[in-house]
Amino acid sequence: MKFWLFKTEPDVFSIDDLEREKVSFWEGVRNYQARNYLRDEVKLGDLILFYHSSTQPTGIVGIAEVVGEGEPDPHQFNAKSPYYDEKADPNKPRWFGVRIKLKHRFKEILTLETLRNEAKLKDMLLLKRGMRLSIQPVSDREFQRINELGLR
DNA sequence: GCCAACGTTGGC
DNA sequence: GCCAACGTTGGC
Repeated sequence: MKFWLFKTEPDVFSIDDLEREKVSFWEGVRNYQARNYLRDEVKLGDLILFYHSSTQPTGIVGIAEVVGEGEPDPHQFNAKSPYYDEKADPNKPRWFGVRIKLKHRFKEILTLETLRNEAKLKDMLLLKRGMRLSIQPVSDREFQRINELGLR
């Protein structure tokens, strides 16, 4: 089993939305590195740190679980969608998403500041300068530590 | 709203 | 294939 961190702007899609929808399709990723993870590496049962970005404060708000592996993101073919990609070919889809569901919420947001102050997390990708990838791999140890912090 | 850092595009 | 120009991300 692998671990991931998914970033989302809560104004667009928040953990409240995730809780309400039961199962959600992770749509709209338009970056090739993130696409490769979604298409090839995110597998059933993998666990996800759910991260709220561009909000106050930013941080991890809970854990989600992968319930459906990579499939083409239908929005790429919809001219009315903000995620439309005119170069996407239905016979050779360019963008992919996965299905996820909420596993549990943290008692309170684990802020970016808290994460930065954790010695055990100093090598986390998220904390690296200039890191803006929206789908990031997370190590087993990092995940376990964050889950501990989130549940206490 | 600023702007550093990064990704993508397209002319050559 | 290089790289300048442009667009986006996302913390602050």
